[in-house]
Amino acid sequence: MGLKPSEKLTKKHKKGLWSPEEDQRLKDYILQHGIGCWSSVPLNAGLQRNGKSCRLRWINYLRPGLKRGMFSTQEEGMILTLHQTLGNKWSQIAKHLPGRTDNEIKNYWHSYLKKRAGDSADTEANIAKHKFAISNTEENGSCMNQSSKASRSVLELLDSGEQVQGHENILPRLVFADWLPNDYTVGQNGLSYQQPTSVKNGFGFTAAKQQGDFIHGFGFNEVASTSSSDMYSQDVGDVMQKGMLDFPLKFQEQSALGSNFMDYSAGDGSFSGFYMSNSGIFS
DNA sequence: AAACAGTTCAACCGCGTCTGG
DNA sequence: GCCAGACGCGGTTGAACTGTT
Repeated sequence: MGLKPSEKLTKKHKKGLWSPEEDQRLKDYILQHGIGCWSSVPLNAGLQRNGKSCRLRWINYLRPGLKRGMFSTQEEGMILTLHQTLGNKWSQIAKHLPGRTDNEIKNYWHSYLKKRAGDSADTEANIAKHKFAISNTEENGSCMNQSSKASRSVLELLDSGEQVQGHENILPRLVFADWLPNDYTVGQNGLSYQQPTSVKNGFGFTAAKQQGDFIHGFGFNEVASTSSSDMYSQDVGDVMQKGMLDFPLKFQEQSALGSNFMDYSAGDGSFSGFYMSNSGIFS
């Protein structure tokens, strides 16, 4: 009695939830080697997973820059609008919502938005209401700065290649959710890695307290004085106030340099010039 | 307190597309 | 042009969590 391909894989590869240790292995590997061939990642990283599973874990959970927590009203509006236009093209929708994954958006749609859209007979009116909610600068001061743009659809603006300021401002701000363990240190030569001397909770820290300590010690308001981070600190500050970040916060500051370069500052120092894409991080 | 129902979300699966040999 | 392997995407599943009775 033969096995289906998937059953063969099942025999060989571990399935189910990822343990913190597996996450750590994958993160360490990607940090040191970047993204190459996913099929070789589990082998090289010492994981008993298939490459597909590693890729998914990285993209949906471990990848730097991911936003976590609730979707904002602006994001909801974007999803509703984009879904109206694009349909179930979750990856396309996700491209317009930096820091959100297609999987996350898809889940959110099925959990919340589909019902809401279905419940309302006047879905169109709802969409219109949400349409470019992101442009409501009066409310949060972080979105569109030209009223002429407000009447245009998100897609029109995105397609036009214009920089949508509101869109820009909902960039994830690279809140590196439990991404850099304490074993990564920032020095004059940039990011360096030390083999962990002890296993903490698998992520290199204990969640709640250290997050609070870190945020406190980070001098958040001081960061706000830098030009590019004015809005950022406000945004994240708002988010923090609303309790939307319920994850260990290790890394707060970013500014986009060009398209993909992030300027990483860690309070007592900074480094820049590592390249990050949806699938990987490269120095 | 226990049982059940409903919800959420991480992960899996299968299929289509891309790419290199 | 064909084929195999890798990748990307959308649909689906099921474990964990939460709320209700």
